Amino acid sequence: MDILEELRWRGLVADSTDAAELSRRVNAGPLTLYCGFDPTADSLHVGNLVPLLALRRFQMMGHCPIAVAGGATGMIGDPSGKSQERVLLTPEALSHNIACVKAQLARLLDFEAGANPALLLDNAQWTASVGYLDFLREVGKHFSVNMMVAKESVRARMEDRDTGISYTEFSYMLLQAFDFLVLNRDHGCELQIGGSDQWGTITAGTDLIRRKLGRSAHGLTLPLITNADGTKFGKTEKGAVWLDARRTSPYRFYQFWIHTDDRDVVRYLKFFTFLPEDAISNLEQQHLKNPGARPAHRALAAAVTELVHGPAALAEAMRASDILFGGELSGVGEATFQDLVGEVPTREIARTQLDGAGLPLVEVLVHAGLSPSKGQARKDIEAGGINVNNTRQTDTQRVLTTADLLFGKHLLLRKGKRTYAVVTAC
RNA sequence: GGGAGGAUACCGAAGUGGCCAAACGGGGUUGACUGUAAAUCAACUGGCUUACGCCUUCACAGGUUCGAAUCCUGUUCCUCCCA
Repeated sequence: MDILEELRWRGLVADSTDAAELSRRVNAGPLTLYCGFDPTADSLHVGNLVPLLALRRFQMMGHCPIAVAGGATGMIGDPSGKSQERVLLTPEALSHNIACVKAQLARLLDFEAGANPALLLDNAQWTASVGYLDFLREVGKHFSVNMMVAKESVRARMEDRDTGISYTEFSYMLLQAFDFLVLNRDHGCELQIGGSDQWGTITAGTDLIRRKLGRSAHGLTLPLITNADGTKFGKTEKGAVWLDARRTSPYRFYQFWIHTDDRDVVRYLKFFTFLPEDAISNLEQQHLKNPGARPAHRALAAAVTELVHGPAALAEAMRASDILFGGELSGVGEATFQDLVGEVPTREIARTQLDGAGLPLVEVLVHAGLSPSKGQARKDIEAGGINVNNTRQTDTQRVLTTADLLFGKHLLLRKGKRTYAVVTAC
């Protein structure tokens, strides 16, 4: 099975340039391919995982991946799939973001692979020094505005008269095409991959290469990941799910995958793990036989968490999850409980506040971040959604004292079925 | 430059002097049922308060009135039509 067949059975091919020709090329020997990642934030999120893992999949089949951090394109803003003109990042924010994103890219690709090590580049390297006039003469001349306007990413914005599109974002396509040209020329890069919203800019690149260098290059897009219920993939109530542990803890990350809709879980195993076809269909069978045990969910969560955060963090996330969702909490000892501290969102509180009269539960809930305000905390209690040490609280007047501390030290708070927080007295 | 219409809570959208913290729908939170799933049903969904109630909100600033999201004046922004 070649890489294209591999991607195809996983459902990871949205579109590609001449499929027969591309397939001939991948079978002819290792090829170099690239994918760009724009530093719009100081961390990648789960959505970025799809193209990033695709690079890795190519690498595993012997091809050479290049991850490009968009130091240059990030200064412009990609209009694809955006309905609003973007606010430009400050140069400081941008360089901070690039450094962080680079570190994340570096963790998920193999730079030591003997014959086909991955490469990490920043497109500012070859773009920053090019003068405006040179760029217009060398690159701009090869683009027809008529063709650019016809591309979906631009057209959508042109049709929306409220927002429109700035000349800056309009130029994005040229910059990305220029990237592909440079990579093709200097690194023999023959293929660009990206999300399906990148189709227009990718083909702009292959066109430019044909015109400038007289060679053919390839493009392949990956599908947009959709949730079965129609919501946006990778978003929770608390916002995006990030790869950075400081933004999304490994425990939360693991839980995110555990919560996958049944209807999505097999697709996501294909999208987000390296598990082979038979392992996935085996999990699918198990899942269909006994969905309540959620074997597929567990495998998905474990695989992705390990990939992103490593085996140690995965073990901790699983241990915390087992303690909280594994059944009776009453038998949990102090040492086990200690595993939860820091995994589950944890806040500290001065022990003296619990002495004597104690502290109203509503205030503790706000402090722990489970309720946004005391009024809401009260409503949460009235709705029966608040548990302290796994006991439902029904009294909005409830006051917590040192007597409520587990092991003389911790409070285990829960809102709803699965949102936990620990408050530690010190 | 002229004319018409519009701006309401997280989003969409009612409301045209008191019964408006503001209908309804979506979203969100919680509960029941379950499997940390989905679907369904129910409650809640500006802040403070045990509650009576109080406070802040209907683009912004003033005004009329016992009383304004609703009327008047000015300002900002948007849409449409004419030039």
